[in-house]
Amino acid sequence: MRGGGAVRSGEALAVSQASRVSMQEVADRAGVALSSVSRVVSGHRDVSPVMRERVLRVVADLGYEPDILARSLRRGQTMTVGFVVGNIANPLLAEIALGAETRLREAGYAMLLANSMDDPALDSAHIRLFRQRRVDGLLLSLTDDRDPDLAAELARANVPAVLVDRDAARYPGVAAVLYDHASGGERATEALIELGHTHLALINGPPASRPARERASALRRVLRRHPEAAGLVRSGAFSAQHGESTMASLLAQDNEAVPTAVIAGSNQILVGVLRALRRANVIIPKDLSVVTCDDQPLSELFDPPLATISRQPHELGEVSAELLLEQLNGGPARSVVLPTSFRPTESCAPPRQPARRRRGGGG
Amino acid sequence: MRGGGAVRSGEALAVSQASRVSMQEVADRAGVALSSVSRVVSGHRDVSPVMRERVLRVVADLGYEPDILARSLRRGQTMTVGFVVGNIANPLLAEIALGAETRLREAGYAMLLANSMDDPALDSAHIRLFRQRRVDGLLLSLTDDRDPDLAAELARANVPAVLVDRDAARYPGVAAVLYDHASGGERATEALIELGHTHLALINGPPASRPARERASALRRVLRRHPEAAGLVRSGAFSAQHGESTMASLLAQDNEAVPTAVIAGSNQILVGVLRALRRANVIIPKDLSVVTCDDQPLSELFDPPLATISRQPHELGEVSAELLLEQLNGGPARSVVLPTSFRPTESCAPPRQPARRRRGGGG
DNA sequence: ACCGGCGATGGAAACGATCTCAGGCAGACA
DNA sequence: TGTCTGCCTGAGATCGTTTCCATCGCCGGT
Repeated sequence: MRGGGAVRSGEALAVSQASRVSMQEVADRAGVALSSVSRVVSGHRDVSPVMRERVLRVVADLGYEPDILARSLRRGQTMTVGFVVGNIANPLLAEIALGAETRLREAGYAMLLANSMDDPALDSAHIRLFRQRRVDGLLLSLTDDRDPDLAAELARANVPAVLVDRDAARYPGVAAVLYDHASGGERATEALIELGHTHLALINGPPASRPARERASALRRVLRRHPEAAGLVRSGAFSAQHGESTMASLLAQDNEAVPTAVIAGSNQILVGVLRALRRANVIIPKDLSVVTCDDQPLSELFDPPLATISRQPHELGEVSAELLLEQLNGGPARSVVLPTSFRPTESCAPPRQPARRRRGGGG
Repeated sequence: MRGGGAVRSGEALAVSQASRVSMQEVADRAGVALSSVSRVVSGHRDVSPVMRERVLRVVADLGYEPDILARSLRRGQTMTVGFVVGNIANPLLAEIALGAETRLREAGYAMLLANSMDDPALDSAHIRLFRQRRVDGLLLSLTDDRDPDLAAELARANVPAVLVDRDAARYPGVAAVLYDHASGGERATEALIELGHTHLALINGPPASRPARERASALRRVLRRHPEAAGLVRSGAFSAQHGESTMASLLAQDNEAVPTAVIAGSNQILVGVLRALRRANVIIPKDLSVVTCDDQPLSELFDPPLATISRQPHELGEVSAELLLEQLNGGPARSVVLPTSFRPTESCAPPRQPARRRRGGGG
């Protein structure tokens, strides 16, 4: 019975029979020592041309492939990097992951991916697991960059790490790639004030996240320079729900307190904000000016296109990988700051008058 | 000099000194055999309570952690799964990856991620690399599910694999999770025809991709039942550029040939389509009815909200992982089909008259 | 002709775990 | 009290590499 099936292609035979061929088998078949095969395969040291060819022929014949696991154990490096990410379904993080993975692969590294679902405990757990898997380095987009447990886990890992748009202050010797959220945020705030807005609102992410912190302080800094304007910051999750409920509550205030311009701290938040606006029949930019933060190619598709505090996530990923590679090659933990910019559009306009809708057609 | 720095926390001392402690050291320190430590740590067999406690105490003292690499080498399984994905920046794939990673992690597996950038050669390369890394299983969202090289690579890998929304016909013994794109596609097509549309267009992805193939045949099937209507399919990349140029060329036709309803084969394509429409001052749904395919939470934010042929990518990811786990646990390669649905909105309306714009304010 | 040096090769010890196998010791039963 | 059974424990082989070390042959120098 066994082996009775029709064999479609001849060459596949040898391969499909042997489930896995080891270096020893290659050595035996070639009549050389195991160590010589290793030297040829890993191209490490002086090997005579005749030996090289002899071994390579058998390698090809048997379809030998090195076992990276065994190699890693012996060499003490796995050529693997762990990426801990809040939620890969976040388009921004996905783009970062893409940039990083691409660069790491070029350098011969593979990337382990773990989602921590915005749970700091999972962040720590993943770092621990990655450590046990002996990753050579870590890329971390942490939920809370001030978590002390995490600092301990990270220190124990004792491998190079790069924080991705997270504050590295608590993690000595750890590199970071940071966006200069302040510059984009300040420019956006100033643009709105120049348009005449005096009631600004920032519907923000959680203070545990650096981007949220930076944007909030940028807003406050600008407002301090402009006593004629006032602004408020509403912190919460990077979620549509936070955006929606916060926007709704802002609209439900006394007329003169309703902001005339709002900055959404992420695309997720934006989604909620837009939902609330639609329900309340608020028209952009007639009734409210809107700025969003994540630069998705989608923002230009709205009508009007949305003004955006933008960044290049793909570049962020690449730079993160680059910094990690530098450390993996023995370099120091260098940090980098990438710029953000403000792209104004017709979604921002001068305020017409203190809002006076909110009992419109909606629910 | 060395060690002269202030030590912040006492307990961190022991840990940070020893870069890595092995099972042998635990055994020595506990005065027991290496194999006994192994039994305790892996909780494998009968160990006396006194032995257990003695070992665990030393484990805690030294901060011992098992080396998964060595364990994998010995056990012959790495508890690692490789996920080959076209482009993780595609929100649909990211959501799938999230679902899969979550489920796999629950089962103790880690996930290696590789982007093949819509290049079949990279698909093969990644499978080969994953094989050398001895992954226990593969999740594959292939660029071209009809690539023969790939079938060979896959056969050599000799591990369970699950195709993610890709045709498994060429890969004997490989499981697949498939969307029933036909049902959603047919329902959408029928809905448009019922509204009175007779000129339909499907701006589609590449025929190498199963979803694109399925939707095209669904459209054709429905048209065959409705001789009064005609439709055309334009294949191309899943890209905004394809969507934009194709939509523009459709609009540039003779008036009576311009479709009155268009289905975008992906969100990327939709982006291009909307760009072209805006440039040509085409109003949805007055001038053109639009349906899109990927179910992003964003579609509801357009004005009007876009009708969608929708699916649950998170569920797809979970199910893919589940099927892979079944095989990893010795089960058969089972395949599953998930439903798709059509969600109509005001972006679809009866056609007013053969299009008569196209010299509007645009470019 | 002898010896030092060098390049290529083979043998064997790691890397850090798992797991089989054999032996020791205690309890039970006759 | 002797023997058998059965649970624990320890020793050692093993997974597939890399890499150190010793060896061997060859060449040039004197």
